[in-house]
Amino acid sequence: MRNILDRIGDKWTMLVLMALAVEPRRFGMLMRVVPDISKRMLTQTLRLLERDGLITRHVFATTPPSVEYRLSPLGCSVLEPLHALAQWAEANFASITFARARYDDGLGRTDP
Amino acid sequence: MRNILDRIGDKWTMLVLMALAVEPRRFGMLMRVVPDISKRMLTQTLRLLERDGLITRHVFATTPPSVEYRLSPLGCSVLEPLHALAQWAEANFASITFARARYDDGLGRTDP
DNA sequence: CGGAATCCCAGTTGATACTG
DNA sequence: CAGTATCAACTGGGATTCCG
Repeated sequence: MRNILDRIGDKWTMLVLMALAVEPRRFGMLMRVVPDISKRMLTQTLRLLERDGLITRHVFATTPPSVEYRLSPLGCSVLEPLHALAQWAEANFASITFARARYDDGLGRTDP
Repeated sequence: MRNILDRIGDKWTMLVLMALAVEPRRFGMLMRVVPDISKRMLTQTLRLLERDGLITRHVFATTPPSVEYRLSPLGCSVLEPLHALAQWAEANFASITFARARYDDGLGRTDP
């Protein structure tokens, strides 16, 4: 079970899942949409997600070849808890930023 | 915002938060409860959580000294989305394990 | 275009020892 | 007990290169 959360909690996994939540996307498009991900990491992330059955891979024998990735039903089902977390992060962004700033000013230990 | 999710998605953060969700705990107790965490990593994780205002640190001037950590209101509020994710992981553990096994047997690409 | 293989550095982590 | 300090080891991931 730790394995599963580790995969979801991975640096890129959430971002890729979010990107695929919008619509199915091709490899190159994912590269453009997910900020700062390298080709290597994108490939790896996609493989692991495919392995876990969260996404499916569809090859089109065009020239040049194109590969489309889309969320499986299982992949869709994880979006709910994921969005809940993202919403929490957004809602508490200010509080956390403030807490960090205060802590970094050395005032963390003095009770407010 | 990526910063926040990165912190939550960290390997140990979730486990520590879950452990503190049960009840406030002292350092040594956390070491025992969180599997395989090293003293070093526990210290670091606690510092970062304290910095973000998710937990509070209470020192008791006993001999030997004891330090108790507990969730702040902000820390409590993150438990809901976190549990949602944990529940998802538990509910789909079997499916994912099965998907992995099939993929590792080289049957991942042949449509079912 | 999509992806595999190789190289290689930088940052993370674990072990160990020391302190208040 | 609850850390801090130091160093070695490991690993992730970027850059690069090549292939179908």
